[in-house]
Amino acid sequence: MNLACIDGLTSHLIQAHGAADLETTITPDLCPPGMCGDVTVNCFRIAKAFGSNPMSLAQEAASYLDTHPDVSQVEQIKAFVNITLEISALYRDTIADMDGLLGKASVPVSSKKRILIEYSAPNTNKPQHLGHVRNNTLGSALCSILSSVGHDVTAVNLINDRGIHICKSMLGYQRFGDDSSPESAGEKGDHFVGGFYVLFEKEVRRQADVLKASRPEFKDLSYDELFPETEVGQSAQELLRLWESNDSDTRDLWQKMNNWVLSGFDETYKRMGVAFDRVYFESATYEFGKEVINRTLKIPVFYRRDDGATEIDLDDVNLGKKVVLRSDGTSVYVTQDIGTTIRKHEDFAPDSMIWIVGDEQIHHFKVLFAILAKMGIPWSDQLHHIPYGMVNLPSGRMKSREGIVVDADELFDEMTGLAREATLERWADEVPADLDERSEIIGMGALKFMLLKVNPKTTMTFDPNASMKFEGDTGPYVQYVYARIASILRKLDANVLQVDTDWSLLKEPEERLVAIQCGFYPAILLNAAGNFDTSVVANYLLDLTKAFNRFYKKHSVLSAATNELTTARVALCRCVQTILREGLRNLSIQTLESM
RNA sequence: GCUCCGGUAGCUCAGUAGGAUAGAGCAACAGCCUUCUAAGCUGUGGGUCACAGGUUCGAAUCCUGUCCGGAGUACCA
Repeated sequence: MNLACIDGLTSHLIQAHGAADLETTITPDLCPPGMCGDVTVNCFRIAKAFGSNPMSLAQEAASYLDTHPDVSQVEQIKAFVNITLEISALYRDTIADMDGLLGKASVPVSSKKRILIEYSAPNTNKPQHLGHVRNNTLGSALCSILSSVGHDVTAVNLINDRGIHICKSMLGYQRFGDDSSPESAGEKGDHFVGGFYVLFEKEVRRQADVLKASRPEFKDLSYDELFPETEVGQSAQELLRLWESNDSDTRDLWQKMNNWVLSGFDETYKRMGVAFDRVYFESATYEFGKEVINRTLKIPVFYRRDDGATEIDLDDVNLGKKVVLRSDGTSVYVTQDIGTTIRKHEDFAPDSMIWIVGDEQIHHFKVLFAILAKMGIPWSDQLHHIPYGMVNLPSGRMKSREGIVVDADELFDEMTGLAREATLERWADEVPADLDERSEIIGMGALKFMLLKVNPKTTMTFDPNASMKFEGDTGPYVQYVYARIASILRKLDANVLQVDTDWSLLKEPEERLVAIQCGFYPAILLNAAGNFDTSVVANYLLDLTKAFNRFYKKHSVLSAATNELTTARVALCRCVQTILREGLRNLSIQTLESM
């Protein structure tokens, strides 16, 4: 928030105390409820920068502000200085210039970066579940936020379309598919294929149980450990060998099934409003890493072990030793990522690269970045893993292989179905023509908001029965305020509007608070972008909407005492609407004119 | 074993450059629709901020230890 009186205070204090830390900017906070003031300056926080003690600095600040023309009242409590602004200054420095306000939600030109952001990265052996939804939602929201503050953002997806897990669903289809297709089964492609993955896993367990019963040495082994011993397990590995040797039947089946899955993903992405600038396929990129290592082998960071494996020593950064090529010369996971990282950099030459991947891979990315650094990649310090926590169910974590998952598409249907019911209930007499679209925007908005308002790094619990609410701290609550304002604007008789907005008529505390809240928007957005944290935006929007609802309840816009007052309140409403639209858009949530 | 992350109201979560009486929603209870959409507003109750020490004028926040939970620690991805 850029208040002239705070700017004045800053330069006054710098002048009085000589060279203060130039990084120091005094950022006012919202004055807590119960305290007298619009904003507050915490002198505990800034005292050190001015080489002064908090109390005397607060006194100094208070006496400066007391004489400032923008300040009508100052209250000093301990080292807090609570400021009540002159009404002209309050609106002048917040919402009177909306273009200026929104313009502050931007990083300096010198800090603008070309950012490559990779997210989603699904496997093509099963449909997406709630965990992927969190990833997709975070990814698209962070893309919006980062580009909104001025960065040049490129979104990429890396489809994991090869490997043993893909062969599992392929083998499942070969065994149980009976030449069916998504069309013949009347099923979405990714669900169709995922069904065979589950059937395969069931078969593994069945065969493993037989082994356990007949062979005492297998009795205490887990299903994972027994996998290579089962007939289907061995067949899946054989299928992988066939795939790698380019066996045409295997490749045909693989291509056919992947296409089914990808067309299913297209629908899911479309419904979420997720789009990528570029899609990479692991089947096409997984050999890059091997080439890079072989090329780099002369650099002493990689060395051949006695058993033939190629390794790198990361002991000095506490990451131990890491094999990058197996003794048979094939590459491991991190090797593939080395290759795709370099390839992505060649393709886009970004200043910075970001991966949105679950927190279980924190270690993997530390290793990846450390290897790239050791290889002497000059941009290796511009790589960031944005980890996010898992989404658990009240019963514990989701288990794809056992089918204990919250399916993305089903969840979308449930959310939008509930939104539809709620809409019909409200509009019983006149069913809106755009019912489907409304239900979609409200239901998806509720889901996305629920995921985004939680700090990304928090492991969260999703209770299907309790989470699907449209009241309280939810997306629809925010959307509702937008729609309420839209409704006011529809009913507004344009003839009552005055030519000029006289902001100083907005004297009510509820009006002042709304304006102050609006003023915080740029700082919030920059904070979210700087910390890759969507939750600050979501929680801010809730604060703003709560402030607006209190105003709305207490004061009428259309029936205000004078046309001048209506004009000013309409202007206030429009500002709120703009920020809500911008804020929600940055969370990839749409708004509605009526709901 | 080692490493990382977490433990805040009955539930789900905010709150870390140390700062004013620890916040919100849900759930519970009590009010508010002849007035711009009640997906709303107002109020009540509900807390040893896991535990124990330490640093500090001041700690949910920083340090140490303990307990509990999760993840990682592959020539898996």
